[in-house]
Amino acid sequence: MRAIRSSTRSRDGSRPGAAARRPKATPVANKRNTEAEDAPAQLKSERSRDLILKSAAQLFRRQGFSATTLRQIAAKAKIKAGSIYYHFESKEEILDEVLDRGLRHVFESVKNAVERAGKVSHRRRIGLAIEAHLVALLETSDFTSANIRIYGQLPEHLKKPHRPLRRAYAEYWDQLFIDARRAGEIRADMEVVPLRMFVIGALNWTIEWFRLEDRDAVLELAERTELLIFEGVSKP
Amino acid sequence: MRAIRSSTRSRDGSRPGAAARRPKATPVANKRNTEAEDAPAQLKSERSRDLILKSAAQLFRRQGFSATTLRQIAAKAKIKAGSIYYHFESKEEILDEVLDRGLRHVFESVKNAVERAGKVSHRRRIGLAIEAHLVALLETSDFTSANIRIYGQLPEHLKKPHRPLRRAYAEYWDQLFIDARRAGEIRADMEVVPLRMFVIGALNWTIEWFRLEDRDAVLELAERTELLIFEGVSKP
Amino acid sequence: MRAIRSSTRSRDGSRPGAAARRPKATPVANKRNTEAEDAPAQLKSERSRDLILKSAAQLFRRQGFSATTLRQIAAKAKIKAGSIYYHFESKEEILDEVLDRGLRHVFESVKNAVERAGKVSHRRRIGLAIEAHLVALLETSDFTSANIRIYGQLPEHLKKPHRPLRRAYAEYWDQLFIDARRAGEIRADMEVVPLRMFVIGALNWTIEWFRLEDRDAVLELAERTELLIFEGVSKP
Amino acid sequence: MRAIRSSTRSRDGSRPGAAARRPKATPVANKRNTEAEDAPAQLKSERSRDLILKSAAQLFRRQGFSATTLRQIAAKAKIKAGSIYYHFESKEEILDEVLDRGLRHVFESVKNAVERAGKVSHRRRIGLAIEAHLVALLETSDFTSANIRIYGQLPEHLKKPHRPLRRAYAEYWDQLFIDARRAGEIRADMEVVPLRMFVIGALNWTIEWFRLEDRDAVLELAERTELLIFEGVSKP
DNA sequence: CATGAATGAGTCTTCATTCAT
DNA sequence: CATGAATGAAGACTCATTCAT
Repeated sequence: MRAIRSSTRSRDGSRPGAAARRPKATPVANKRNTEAEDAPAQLKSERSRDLILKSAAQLFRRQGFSATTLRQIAAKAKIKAGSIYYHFESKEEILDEVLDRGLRHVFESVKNAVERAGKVSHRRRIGLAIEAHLVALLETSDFTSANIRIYGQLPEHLKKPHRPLRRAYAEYWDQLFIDARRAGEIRADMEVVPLRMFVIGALNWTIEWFRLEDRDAVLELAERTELLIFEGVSKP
Repeated sequence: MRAIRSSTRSRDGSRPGAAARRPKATPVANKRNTEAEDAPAQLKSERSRDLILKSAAQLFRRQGFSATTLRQIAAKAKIKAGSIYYHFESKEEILDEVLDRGLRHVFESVKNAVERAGKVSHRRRIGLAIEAHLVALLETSDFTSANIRIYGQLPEHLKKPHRPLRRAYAEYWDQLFIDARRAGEIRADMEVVPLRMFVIGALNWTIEWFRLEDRDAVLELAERTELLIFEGVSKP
Repeated sequence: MRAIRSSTRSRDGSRPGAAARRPKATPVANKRNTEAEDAPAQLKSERSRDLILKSAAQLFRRQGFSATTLRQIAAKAKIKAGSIYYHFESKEEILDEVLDRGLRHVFESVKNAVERAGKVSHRRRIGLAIEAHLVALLETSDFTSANIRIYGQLPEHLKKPHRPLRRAYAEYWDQLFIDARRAGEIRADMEVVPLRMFVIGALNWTIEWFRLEDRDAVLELAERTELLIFEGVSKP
Repeated sequence: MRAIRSSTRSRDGSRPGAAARRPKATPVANKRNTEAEDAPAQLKSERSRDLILKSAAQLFRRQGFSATTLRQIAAKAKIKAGSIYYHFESKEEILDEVLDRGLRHVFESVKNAVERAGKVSHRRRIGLAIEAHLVALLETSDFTSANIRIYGQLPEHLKKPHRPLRRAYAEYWDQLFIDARRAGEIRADMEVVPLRMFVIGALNWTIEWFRLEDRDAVLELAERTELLIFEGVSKP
């Protein structure tokens, strides 16, 4: 599996230290989990950064980008607003990284789930993708849910750097469907792009209403969704 | 068909004229179109108000509520920012009315479409509802699309007044599905609430990607969606 | 008795009609009552003007000049804010006339009371002046109370035109005291200016606490005040 | 002597630091002077806060509350308008504290003066109270003069939190008079409340005309006032 | 005479950002 | 690394004022 590269624009430090020094766009392919990076030997700096990002993600997700203030983020991260600027150059940089992590996280999750499955039916592969997408969105990552929820309302210049990765993710799904169709598991007359829109749309919208209760709720939702997508609602 | 009542909180005019005077919650049941109110004898004031609302809806939809400034709204309505306050008491009041009009518009549209159909299969009824919802969302109403898109990120106190109408709309859909299931056109084991979530979710998400090109695009999308929902993607 | 001339600066109409046409600074010497000018044959215009002024006076008195908006004044006068400009050129012009009427009213009242008394002791004359001042302030004139209350906080350019009349009023009181002292009814070592400040101060401050209840309350207050001023609080 | 407690409503810091941190209602009983707090080790923040308050007090006093803009206050304190919000949550909060300090200052001054005097005649005690009140008002405290001058024109909700302390101050004076009357130094038929109104009114009104020139002017004024109140103006 | 509708200058307030400590 | 203190640009909102009708 290829590592997913960060799509974020590079910023060369106008600030002395900060931006330049830290290794922002580490390829994360070999990391098990993108988020729970409580590696024991993590620098204090690194921990603060992460906390800021996580706080930001939660707030962005709930309130949107522009309704979220740096003071809110700082409060949630238990620091003072000014301190954020040691770790980030601007609010937009935080957004950038939140978006990036978010998409990379689902992408990785889905890819991993599918690839780990090995030789299975295409429907099964798609089912796993659905599940992984939903889990990322609803259970494991505030980054992913923030991304999904706020991306559409951002101004062009903030969306732009994330297009390539988004495109790649879309194509990954398209490929799943193409493969399934070629194998005859999906009707031949089904166009892939609208299908992907429909499926991902139904998945993404869950953010708006789904409230995580017990562990299995997401899995059940995933199963239900797969069934719906493949069989439809009609009496068989 | 009963008119849909405005769910919005009433505001008693502390403002000069406007707020108090205009008949905000007019039942719109008998109007063909809620929005293109180019009634000939419309007061100047009424026209400004509408223009402001329409401008606001477009901007809210594109950028979200908090990223939209009154100056932007005013510019789009070709007036000065201060003048908005002749017609509205606050930015929130504008939001309120945008949300209200938006939901009432889809609701009316869907209801009308279904009721106009008369005696048809339940699948057909649902198909018509899907079409009406999509048309309202993607073609006819910036209010509806604004509502759908921004509602989820609003703070509690702004969402609250719109709950009842939202609930009513949800229940209307539920009833469509319940009827269809009772009639055997939908599988008996299909639970209605998740189904509605799934369907409306898929529809609503179209906002995020669908770009209106030609007249028929939405109708085609609607048809495709109906097929998908009823038959699923599997080879028959 | 000489009529008291308006001290207000004249404004030559930059506006077409309004300011120029109406007889603003009518000497009021021969009118019985400066305020209850409900003369039967009063023009509608004249009535509106008066109503605006009276409304303004009440509001100025209660809230001060700058906290009072033209819309509040208009509302109280049961017209719309824009209409005020038919009668006045600016908020300041209203203020000007309120102040002027207010001071002229007390001045007239006091003068009348004293002069009407004819040949009486100086103490009696001063007592009558006290009573008249208090009645004007607390009972009959919102103009007077507005004047007393807000004058001190106005910017220079608004106070200036009223200085002469204020000075004249002060001198009138001074004369009362001088006469009384010359006649031996006031101690010879008593300086007149501080005395006048003291007396008028005590009277004016009643605005801050006195709430008119029954008809006689003011008269009783006046009597008490006279006693206090002449005899002091000591045991005789 | 008991410290005078702040009557001001408490504000729990929604603001960053300031509001929450500072010990607003410090009992000041043992401080010599409430205002000239040039304590050597004062924090920068504390100094700014004080400067803002002092500037505000001066402007409020001269122009009233609503005519005073934050920009004016800021300019006088040599900062930018926005910076005020680091120290205060709103213009009203500034007012609140100005009023509070103002009243506490006179109250303390008067109390101290009277209590320091020890065993003296009641007339002497009242004389000292008069002097202390006048000194606070005219010489030492912009807070006190601001309070006295603007309180009456404030809207209810701004006056309300200060009622208890005002009441307490009034009662303190009442007690002085009651004691004097009981001791026979004031005529038995003299009612206390109107007397207090009269005396305090005469004192407070000095704000409107007294201009501090030399050091002794206030003391002389106080003496004169005491004489007037006790002996009246009549020939002995 | 009066009003409806609008304007622009100014108000309080917020917020991302800076920087000395 | 972090904070306290401040800034300036911008935001929502107010208000005296204008003027066509």
